[in-house]
Amino acid sequence: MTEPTRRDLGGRQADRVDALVEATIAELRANGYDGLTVRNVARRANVAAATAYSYFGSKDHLVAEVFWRRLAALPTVSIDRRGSTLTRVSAVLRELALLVANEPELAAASTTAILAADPDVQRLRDQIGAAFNERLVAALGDDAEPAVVRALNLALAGALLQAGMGYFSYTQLADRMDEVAGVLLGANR
Amino acid sequence: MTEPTRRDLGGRQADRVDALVEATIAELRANGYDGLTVRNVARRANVAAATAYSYFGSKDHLVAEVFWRRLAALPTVSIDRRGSTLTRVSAVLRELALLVANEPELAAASTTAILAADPDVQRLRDQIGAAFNERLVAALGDDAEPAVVRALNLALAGALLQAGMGYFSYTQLADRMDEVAGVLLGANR
DNA sequence: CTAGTGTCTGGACACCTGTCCAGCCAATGG
DNA sequence: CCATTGGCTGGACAGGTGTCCAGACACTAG
Repeated sequence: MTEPTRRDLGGRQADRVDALVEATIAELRANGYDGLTVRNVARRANVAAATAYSYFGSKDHLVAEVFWRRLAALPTVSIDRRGSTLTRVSAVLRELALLVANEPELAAASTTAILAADPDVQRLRDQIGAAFNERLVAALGDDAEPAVVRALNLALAGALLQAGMGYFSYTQLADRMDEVAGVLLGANR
Repeated sequence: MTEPTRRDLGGRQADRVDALVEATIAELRANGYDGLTVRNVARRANVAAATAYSYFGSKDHLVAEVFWRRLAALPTVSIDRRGSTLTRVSAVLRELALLVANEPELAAASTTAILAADPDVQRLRDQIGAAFNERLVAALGDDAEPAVVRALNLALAGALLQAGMGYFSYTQLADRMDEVAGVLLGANR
């Protein structure tokens, strides 16, 4: 295999990828998004720059991967049938909102990174969007109105964006989304 | 005045700024966002790179300015009291959605540019957000529920984002926002 | 033990970015 | 008519980005 392909982790190369991801988090905490450089991350992970680039094509790819891993690590939505739909949706939204809430640097970086044009990032973005949608649908139940699902997805995207831009905190984000869910679900139920 | 200040257009320097803005549009049409460079725009506008930089600190600033000018050029919302609230909101949303709809390059570029960290862009972003909100409020009327206004703003931000990312076209965007507005306004009226 | 294979390294590369500054030029005011 | 002044020029600058490659290295198989 001449080309590293950057996708299927060979197994023991996963270690290198893990090291890079860890180093990204450390670097973000230490120097923030602006100070983040593929080369810096590589150095911190004791890896040559060229090697890092063979796994991650850009700093945004690194950060997006961090976010994706956190999201993927979330446990599956538990469908607590006793609570109301709104309660479940609230819980899911809160969970998503707080993924990066207590690490401001990471939060801001994620927002920016996920929007990058880089095709590697685009792949992750699609995955992230799908995961968001999946969790929303799980919370809403099978009988959810498609229009409500779409509206919630849009609002969530908008809210994450605005939080990332600093218009409000990620904690407030959760409250805002609660409000949106309340209005939307109050509508047809 | 030693520092150009980049803000108040002296009057006859506005011509240079205009030339740069025009050149940005032309350059976008010709070479797309990737090909866009402050230096390229400067060349096209027959201006030295250093001069261009004295007015616009980054390519994103250029593009954001283009978007802002379009938005600012929109006529004020006419409050047609005969139509329903939903009709008015729909009209406003459609107007905003279609600002850049027929120029794909510009649309994609705007989305990316407006999200940039550049402080000059941030200023414009705030203005743009305010203008969006203002138009929504005007369409909704004074008695609008604040929660609904916030929800619409979030959804609009999310929709513009997703359209910019290529998940759907700006024309579809208008339809999606209609749907959201329908659900939200159907709720408490 | 040795050959083979695939990965990692370090350094060079071309290109882009935003900033700086000495000198030029055109308009204004005396 | 000159002197002054402020903006513009063009070219150089230090940094950063992503790519490339020849050679070093470490496993694995024979």
